[in-house]
Amino acid sequence: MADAARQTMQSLTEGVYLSLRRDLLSCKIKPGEKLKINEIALRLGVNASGIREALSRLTSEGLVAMEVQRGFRAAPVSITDLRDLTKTRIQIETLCFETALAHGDVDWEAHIVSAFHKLSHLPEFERINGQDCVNDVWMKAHGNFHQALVSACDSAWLMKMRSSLYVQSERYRQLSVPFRLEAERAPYIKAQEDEHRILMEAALKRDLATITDILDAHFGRTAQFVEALASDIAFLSE
Amino acid sequence: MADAARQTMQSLTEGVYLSLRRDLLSCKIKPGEKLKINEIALRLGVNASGIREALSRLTSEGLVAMEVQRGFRAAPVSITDLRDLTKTRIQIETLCFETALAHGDVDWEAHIVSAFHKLSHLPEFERINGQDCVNDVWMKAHGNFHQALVSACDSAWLMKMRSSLYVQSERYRQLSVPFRLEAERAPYIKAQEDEHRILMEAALKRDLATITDILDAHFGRTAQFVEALASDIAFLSE
DNA sequence: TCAACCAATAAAATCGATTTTGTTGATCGA
DNA sequence: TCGATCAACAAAATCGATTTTATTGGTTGA
Repeated sequence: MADAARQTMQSLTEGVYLSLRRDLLSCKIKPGEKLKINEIALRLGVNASGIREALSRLTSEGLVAMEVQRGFRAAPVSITDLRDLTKTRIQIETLCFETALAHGDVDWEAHIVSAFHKLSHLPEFERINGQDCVNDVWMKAHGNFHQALVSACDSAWLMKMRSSLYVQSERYRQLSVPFRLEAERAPYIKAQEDEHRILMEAALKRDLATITDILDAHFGRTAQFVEALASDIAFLSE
Repeated sequence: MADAARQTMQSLTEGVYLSLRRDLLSCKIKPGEKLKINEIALRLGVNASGIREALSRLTSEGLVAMEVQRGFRAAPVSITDLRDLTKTRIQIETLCFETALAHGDVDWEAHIVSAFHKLSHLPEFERINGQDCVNDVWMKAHGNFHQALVSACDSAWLMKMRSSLYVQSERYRQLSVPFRLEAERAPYIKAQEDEHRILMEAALKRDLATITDILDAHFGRTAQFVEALASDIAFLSE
């Protein structure tokens, strides 16, 4: 890791930060899990101070929780939080759409069409040695598509808010992945894909009303899915 | 400092964080100013790793900017950013008000009335050895009043967004303080106080339309004030 | 039996020193 | 005169070790 970071990353701490962030978002590090500084330092082959620095940043981002003199743990998740998060996401994303629709030009439209095309040719899931995982490439493309839709929004602050909420919700999405059964999955995927197309078309037509409706359903889906699994997910409280 | 922190704070790093945050918000540390780790460590009498940790947190909060291998500096300010910030603040705060008005009960109303009363009996400015400063107590009371208005909002995420935007705008407000002349000040203060009263009354009457109008004017004031001073403030770019 | 105490351990917080990287300013040759 | 080169310096990044603080598990005495 130290070597990998020295080559690809600009600094070791940056590498630690990205590495932890990835594991947190994919729920490889489970919500509520203790994050022992020395253990991580040993595992990644870097000094403890870099770990502290990375964890502090992640704390500000809401992915890690800190208790003074008691260290760090992965930020907890809860149904209450997920509901609030989803509702807030819809509100903020709607604000982004309002300006994006007003400012969007033909480049923006092209950007959306392109991102949709890429997304629609990727499978959401893949099997890695028997385990069901979200396809990383799909995840990225999915993020890019939603980003493209609002990319004509000219408010850096609004986009920053949007981005931090998006990250949070990705974490919840990952949470539900191992519990999604093959059989139950198909209709969800179908609905999702349909919604992506409708979102694209509504954006091109500057149809905010339709967009708001679909956002409700689209963002709500993950929330409902996770809620339905609440009893199966050990660390998910009310 | 080390001793002060050991007594009042839970940890040295926490103390460093709060100390730097205060100086950043009051613009005692000027936007764009270099933040040398060793210098700060020496000045506050603590180790460099704690400084790095605090600065990393402040970076995530948008009060500090970091460049890899080039260290930290106070986050820059610009008129463009201020305009965006103000607009976004109004949007988010409006969302907060919507739920606050819907959920607010008599306790909430009492909270507002109380916060207003305290605020209205404090002077905004004070003179500290010949220098014009914003009165710290007023600042706190002002923050509390605005917080009280939306305190019945039940969305933790929305309130978190609101809070980080509020902090940012406080920084801009401080920026304009040394340039506010005694003579020009009175009408502004009067207008502000009137707006506070109108906000309170509109909140009690659940009158969202009036609130939105006043927010526009109230938040816009600082922005206009700073913009008018743009040429006088060295580090304020377009 | 059980709460209060204490020692041993584990972990967090902090430190001082070292290594790495960027910056500055002087020197050289064209 | 000007750009390139490089040494000396300053600052950031990293490290290994120490100090401080929580936690745990066992012992004592009521």
